[in-house]
Amino acid sequence: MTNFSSTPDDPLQDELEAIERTMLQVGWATHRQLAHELSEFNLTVPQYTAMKALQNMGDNRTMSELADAARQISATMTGIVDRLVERSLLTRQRDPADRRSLRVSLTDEGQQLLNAIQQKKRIRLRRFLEQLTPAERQDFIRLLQKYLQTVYGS
Amino acid sequence: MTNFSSTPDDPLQDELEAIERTMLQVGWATHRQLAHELSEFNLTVPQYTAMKALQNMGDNRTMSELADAARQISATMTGIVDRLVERSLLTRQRDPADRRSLRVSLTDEGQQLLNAIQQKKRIRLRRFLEQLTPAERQDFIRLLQKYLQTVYGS
DNA sequence: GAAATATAATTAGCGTCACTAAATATCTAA
DNA sequence: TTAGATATTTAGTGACGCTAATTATATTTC
Repeated sequence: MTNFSSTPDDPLQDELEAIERTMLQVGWATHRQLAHELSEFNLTVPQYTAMKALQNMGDNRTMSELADAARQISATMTGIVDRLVERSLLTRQRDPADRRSLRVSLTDEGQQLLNAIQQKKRIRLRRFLEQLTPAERQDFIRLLQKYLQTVYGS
Repeated sequence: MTNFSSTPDDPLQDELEAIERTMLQVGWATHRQLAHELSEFNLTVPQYTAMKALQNMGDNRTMSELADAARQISATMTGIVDRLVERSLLTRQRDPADRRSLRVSLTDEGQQLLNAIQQKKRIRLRRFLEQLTPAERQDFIRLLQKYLQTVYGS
């Protein structure tokens, strides 16, 4: 039932369990903490994720592109963008070249909101980074990116 | 507006941005991927998180303890546990010693479901671990735990 | 170029979260 | 024993996140 130690035929067993448990906690804690911090700005996590995805990709993306980047299906993204457009954080307009598509962009107001949020989030993160050596910081970034790529292929 | 390099008075600037961006992606990707994997078992992420929290803490916890561990408020946990009890994955019964409290436990069926999910999730994670050296694996676990503790205090 | 097919996005409808405020039951202390 | 504290649930609201169906526009095929 419970595993008390590595089995001879699987030396990774303990590490697998440790990473699994820790990543679940990191993922969930990050999610909940982020939701809490964003509530001050009246933003939800999916809304923020969509805005950040747009920021990373650059403006003028179709709904499909945005949905893919934010790991959503279009139907869900419609509602998320609806609410952000309503608040003037995004714009959404027909693409003249293909009138089926809609092009989404961050407004200045949206950009400013992202900047304000970034400021706030940094304080906590800085405390963490300051505890690490420069080599550890580099390792951490590298390992996280490798994790992202290997485990989720992105 | 955008930062192109470290400013002299803030050597952590670039690393802050890299970790911030990567952790957001890791957190969100983990969340969405987990939701996807769990859908096969008809479980949601909050439901799974609650079950894992209970597994980590051990059985016979109060709703408040469970809510704290799963980073929820009681009102939300009520609904989550409702649905898990409905499916016989958890039990919830009055504490005779303090009849205000309810004690929650995993059923055998719940335990088995967690095991089945674990099996599935491991495949992907193993591929990642195999790419790392033993030292890197240890570092990664250690850094993640430090991150969790420093950034979210848990 | 008209009909059939494909693509982009939205709408409708349902279940689950996540929150706040209020209610209920039980316990503890003055 | 009554006043306050604690554990939990209920009610009500908004946002996801999904599937299936719909609308509008492009593209392909005969």
